[in-house]
Amino acid sequence: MELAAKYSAANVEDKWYAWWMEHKFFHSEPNDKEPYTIVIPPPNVTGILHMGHVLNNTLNDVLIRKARMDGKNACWVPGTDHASIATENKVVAKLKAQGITKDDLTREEFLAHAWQWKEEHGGIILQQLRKLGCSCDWDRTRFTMEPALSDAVINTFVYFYNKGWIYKGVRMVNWDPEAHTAVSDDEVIHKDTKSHFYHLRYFISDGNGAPTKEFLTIATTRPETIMADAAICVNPADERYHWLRGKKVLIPLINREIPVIEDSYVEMDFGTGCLKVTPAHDVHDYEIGLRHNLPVLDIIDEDGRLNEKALILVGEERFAARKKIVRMLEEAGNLVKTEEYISPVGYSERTDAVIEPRLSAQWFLKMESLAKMALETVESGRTKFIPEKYVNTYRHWMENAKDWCISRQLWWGQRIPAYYLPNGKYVVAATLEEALKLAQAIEPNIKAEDLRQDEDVLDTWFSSWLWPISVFDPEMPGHPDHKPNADLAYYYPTSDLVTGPDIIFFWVARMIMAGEEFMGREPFSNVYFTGIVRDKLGRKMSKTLGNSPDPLTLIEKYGADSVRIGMLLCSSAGNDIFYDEAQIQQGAAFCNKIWNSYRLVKGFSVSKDLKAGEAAKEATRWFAARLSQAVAQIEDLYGKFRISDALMTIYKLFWDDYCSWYLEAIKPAYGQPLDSETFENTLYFFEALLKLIHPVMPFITEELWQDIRPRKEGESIMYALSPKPEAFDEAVIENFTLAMEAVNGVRGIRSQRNIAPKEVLKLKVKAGEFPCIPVVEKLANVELGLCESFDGASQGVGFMVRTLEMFVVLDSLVDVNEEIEKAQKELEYLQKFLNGVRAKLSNEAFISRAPEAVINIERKKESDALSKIQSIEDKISALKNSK
RNA sequence: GGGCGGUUAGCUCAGCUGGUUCAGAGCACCUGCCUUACAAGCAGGGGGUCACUGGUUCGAAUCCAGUACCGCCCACCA
Repeated sequence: MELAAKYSAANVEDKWYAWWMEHKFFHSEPNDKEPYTIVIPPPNVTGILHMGHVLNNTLNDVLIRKARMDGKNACWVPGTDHASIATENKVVAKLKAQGITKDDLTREEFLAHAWQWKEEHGGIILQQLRKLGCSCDWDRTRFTMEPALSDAVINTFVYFYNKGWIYKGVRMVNWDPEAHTAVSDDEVIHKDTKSHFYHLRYFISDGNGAPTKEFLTIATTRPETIMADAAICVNPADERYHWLRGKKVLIPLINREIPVIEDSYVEMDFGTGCLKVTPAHDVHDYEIGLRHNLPVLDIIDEDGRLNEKALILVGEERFAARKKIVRMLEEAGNLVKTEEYISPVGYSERTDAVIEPRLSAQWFLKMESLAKMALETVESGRTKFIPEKYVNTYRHWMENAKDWCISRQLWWGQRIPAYYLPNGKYVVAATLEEALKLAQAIEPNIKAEDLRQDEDVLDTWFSSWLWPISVFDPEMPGHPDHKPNADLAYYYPTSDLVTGPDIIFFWVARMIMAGEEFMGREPFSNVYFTGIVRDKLGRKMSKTLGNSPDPLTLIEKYGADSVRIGMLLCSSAGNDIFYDEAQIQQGAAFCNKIWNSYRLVKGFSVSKDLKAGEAAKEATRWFAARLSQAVAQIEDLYGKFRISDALMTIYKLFWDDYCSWYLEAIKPAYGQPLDSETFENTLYFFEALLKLIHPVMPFITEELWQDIRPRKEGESIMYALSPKPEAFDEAVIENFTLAMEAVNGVRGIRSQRNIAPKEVLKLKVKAGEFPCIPVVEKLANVELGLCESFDGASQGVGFMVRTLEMFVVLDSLVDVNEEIEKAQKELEYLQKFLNGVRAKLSNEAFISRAPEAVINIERKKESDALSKIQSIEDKISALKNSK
């Protein structure tokens, strides 16, 4: 292969991805190896790839590729989530654009549209993941609403119903009037919203429904709900209002009589201290209503419009009604004043509609036992959270978990398997046939067509919580006695889960619950929480801000490898990621570095007759040790999920150690060949490095690994075993490091004095021996001489490497006075340092209380400083004598 | 309002159960180099009172308390 001077990802990436697919390298089947399993956090079927996906899936892919190269049977199961609300919204929007409203369609017709939409768009994000290089087992691709997984969901529902944990109840729910569904508390976002605080006058009734002159004033933000008022409530301790005891007041405009009640929920110093109680339209009011047995009057319909029970403004939308009723109240003399007011208002996460607290019949799953179990899983460490801080958040939530409202008033999703008899009773069964049997036990003559299935579907999370189980064996959930199939038995529990902390409760906690309930154990060993990807100003990526780059454009521009490493370099666990395109440029620069180092290696002409030179031998010995050392560090970092640190270690190992030191040290003089032994070692090291980098940069590493030497048909770096930590000699590294410091010293002098690298210099080292002399001579371009003492110090520029004194011979260029001055400055510094150390050593308390080792370190510092001081003093006097 | 976490170089972060010559890394910056692998490069260099205040200790970036600011989660006074 002829290598271009610049690396071009475009020519490489698609080729290798296709090749990997062709050879089914991503596919896993149970075997006798240790499994390593990841299930993808299934992206919404409607989704397109954004930077958050890039980060998450790159991490997943790094872990899975690493495991594969560690010899494990790695399986990454991909798939998508049907995302009931989000998808239904998109389909509704699309139909709307065609002039069709949901009401025009039957359930079946609508679902046909939705499935069609899913077929058209559902695969997009999975295709995009291929561009990123994700090594998912595509043969195992799952969809949360495919028939088998839907069955699992239904079975699970029946299971919990029969267990008595699912119940139907009328509750105040968060109603999304736009999506026409209840949403869970977690899907409500509270935002401070500007509104008004209306002070309204309610007249006291004379007992016959006519107003007296007396009145009280309440303050409300929602005047359009006064027609649903059931009482006025004051705090029993509020003496201002004791005169109201036993009285009734009249609701303005409609003159309905309601009682005044007392409840300590009311804050005396907030508003007027009088609260209008509207049980149907406020959660707290509902609870007060329950306590005081108040009637519930629901005046807002599912569209957010006032209904006939409101008596006035019937059919008006709630916000329009608010404006109108304010005017009416003003005209009627009931409006005392209007204040500007900012208060938190709940918005639907999916549609951004203002949430309407609404009473409705919903299905609930009891959380108490499940939450307890799932908390124990994490507390016991069977599932670890990285970073650990999320355990606190998790605990707090689990200890306060409310029952889970699992019904949604939508069509796109798994329909609740409850079947109503004409008499209003219902039965729960997985199929109509079974439901019929149950129904006939109640009413023997009933027929299938008499049964009416519940209209609602289940919350999306009620299917995705089964994901780590159902992707392998959809028969399992709902049937804990079922014998797990071979896949589930082998792959469960999965190994690691990578996801965002925003779905810790929606998804992670619930997967743990389902795992414990159906499998009797945790669904994964580790959960690695990524941060949120933000722009470099710290703002969340969003469509409206336009600060969210399109990952595919970036991949096209820089290559997937660059995008992957660019994202990872700056992402420590749990911290938000401040995305900057410069990071990806850094990734691209690294690709280019790898590429060019390969060009150098590949370009060596090799001679079998040559023996390895001394410098090459030393460099080889050193790099072998250094590699082992780094591999051990990298393994350790991976084990702690410190991915970006592991990466940086590899990055520096390659760039600094391999390229800047090793290759420069073995590089033959221009036009000269390299001995074959060194060449082979160089290739060996290069391959080891490629293997270390492969999990992060799969494409370029495959490209070069394939080129470096002939490979067998179907052999891929993907399955090459990654370098394992081996024992190494610390002294080898230590010695070479000393040599490096000497080289750096000389280079520093060259740089300060503008001496060309080409000019050969003489380096004197005051020592009996010095390691790696050939390396120093080659890389610093010096002739190195050892000597016991310096006589002609005036002819050189000195520097220290640890306690060794060195100097570069520079007869013509030395300014003696300048050298003396420099030496004196250094002497001063050392004196101060020495004084500090001695102060410590002469401190009785220190000597008596500090551990021996620490004291010894201080003694060593003292003696080192003394010897350095001695050297410098000698040097200064030599310099002075030479004047 | 309750809880959790943070504050270390211009930026992003590492510094684990106090003690190596401990104040670090990458990027950015400055200087000099197109030295035949790479200017997406090479070599050299500058830069931080570790948020603040007090305490514990022989010794504090590290432990404790308080203050300020930032972030996240939960709740939501109508």
